[in-house]
Amino acid sequence: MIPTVTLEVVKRSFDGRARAGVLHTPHGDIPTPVFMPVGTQASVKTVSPDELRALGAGIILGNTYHLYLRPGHDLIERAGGLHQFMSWDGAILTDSGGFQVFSLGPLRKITERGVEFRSHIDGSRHLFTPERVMEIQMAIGADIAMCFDECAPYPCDHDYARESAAMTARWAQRCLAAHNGGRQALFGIVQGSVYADLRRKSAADMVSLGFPGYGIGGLSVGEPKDVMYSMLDETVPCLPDNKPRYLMGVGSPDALLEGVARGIDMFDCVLPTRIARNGTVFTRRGRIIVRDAAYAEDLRPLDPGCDCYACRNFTRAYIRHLLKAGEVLGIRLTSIHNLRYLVRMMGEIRESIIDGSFDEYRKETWRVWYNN
RNA sequence: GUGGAUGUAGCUCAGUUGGCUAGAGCAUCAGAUUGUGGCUCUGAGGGCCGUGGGUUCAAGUCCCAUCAUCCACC
Repeated sequence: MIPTVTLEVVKRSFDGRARAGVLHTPHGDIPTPVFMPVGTQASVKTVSPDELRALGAGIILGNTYHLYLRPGHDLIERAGGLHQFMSWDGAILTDSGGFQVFSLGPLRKITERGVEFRSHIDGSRHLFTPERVMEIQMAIGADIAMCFDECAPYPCDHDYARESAAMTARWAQRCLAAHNGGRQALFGIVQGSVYADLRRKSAADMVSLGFPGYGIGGLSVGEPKDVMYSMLDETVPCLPDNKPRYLMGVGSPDALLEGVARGIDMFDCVLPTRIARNGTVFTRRGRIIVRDAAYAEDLRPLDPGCDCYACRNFTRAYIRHLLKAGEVLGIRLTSIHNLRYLVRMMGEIRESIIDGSFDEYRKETWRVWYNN
């Protein structure tokens, strides 16, 4: 079968690790590296589809766990699939629920068969097996589905991490067997916690199954950043050069830059929208908490030089006022800005790879974002 | 004018038969947030308890006076 989601590599950095490309999907071609805004419940919180388009997003995330519980994947299927249901004609990737299993903590029980858990909404009991999760994701109908995996906690001992990654590999086989292909691509997920040998083993296991793309999971769960970077150094070389690589759950500007430098093509993260709702925004000079009193009379845009809707039309003082007053427009503007910031940054990274200036771009940008 | 009620943090109020360094919510200030359990979490500052006397080992608490505000009655 011809894969419906493919990566075309356009240009590489001098060391050959970072790449600029195009991700071809049934819902459009997406320049990579790419940041994917998270729209857990069929909505990128506070931001409408036309606003997402305007700020340059080409692909967003949805979440199996949430959409299964509410409103139910069967309804989404009857509505014509998630694209139609939420009126988004760009590409969509659905996360499998593996991470929610991790974050649900004491509400779940993990066995070889799958994961038993209780709904955070009404406490009802449910069972997610790899087969069931494939059924749900096919009904939702995103362009890219993810394998059901176990995201090991951090810290986590070597024995647990080994067993967990091995089970994730067995689950990946079951996912593959249960997934009928069609227009939807299925990505595998590399696990292995913070152990180099397990990362390499997990990558090899996944690659042997021949997925059209690979997620790297289990990182950015509390480990130091240099540990995450060294895990990428171990993992990426084990993955096929012509397939997309997706670092799951990473979205701070410094980590995006370091991820791309190590060969990552795709990222997703709630960080930009979550910190936006709490009054923090990205700027070319680092993060600022625009909710702070220091900006009460600051009549400049959030980030001078930014071309987003918020920066073209409003001042820090006004947006701070909206945030303090609890006006919904405030968190909408900060959300739009932060998403635009990351989308634009990825565009700049891509351009720098293409014109050969990635190393300089990385150095300059790193100075701003190091430990920020 | 008479009778009553109330005065504690910026605001709204707790504060036991007097007994640790007078508390809470909101507000203010600062920080956190990384495959989202949607308005979260953590921390900080801020009070001569209306004022002045008295009783007592000890008073936000009891007594007296006084001021302010509110209510009722003349």
